[in-house]
Amino acid sequence: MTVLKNKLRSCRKERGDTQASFAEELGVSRQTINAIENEKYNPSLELAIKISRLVGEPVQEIFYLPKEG
Amino acid sequence: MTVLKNKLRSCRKERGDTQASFAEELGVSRQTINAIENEKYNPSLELAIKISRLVGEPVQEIFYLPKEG
DNA sequence: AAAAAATGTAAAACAGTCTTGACATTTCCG
DNA sequence: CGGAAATGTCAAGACTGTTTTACATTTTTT
Repeated sequence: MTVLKNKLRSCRKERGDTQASFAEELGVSRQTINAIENEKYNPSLELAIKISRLVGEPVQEIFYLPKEG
Repeated sequence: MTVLKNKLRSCRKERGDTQASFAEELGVSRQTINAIENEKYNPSLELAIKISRLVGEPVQEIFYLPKEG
């Protein structure tokens, strides 16, 4: 397993969301958003796609393998 | 949990791969590819991104929520 | 400086992802 | 037809993702 890099925190802040409000829009817990922002683990594919849709960026631009840019 | 729809089988066949050869290129087991093609469960985000990179299509075009096209 | 809001963190429980090994069925081709 | 290759499927086990509850720390606001 590899924990992916992500730019979730900046995507969320651009929306003016807190972790709690962002989590609520996605239907997940605040702790889940916190853990993903801090790269404790990867989201499920389903959650990643919901995040992508919410912030309007392709999945691969939000989450990427450490070796890639 | 929602099992996503996907067009993995056609993506794989376009490459002329068998489930076994496709799995090997991705570093996972043949059973994993079989289960995903048959929508038994979703791949991890990491695997979805590797698949996307291998077949050259964005994640969201390979895997999508049932309600979406 | 004090109160309130936001973020970090941890444990337990449960659901989901992936592996290996094994065997059955289907498809492809001499 | 007969054999080989490809696909389907199952079970057990290891590890990953998410929830809830609870509390500590940091940041923002008054």
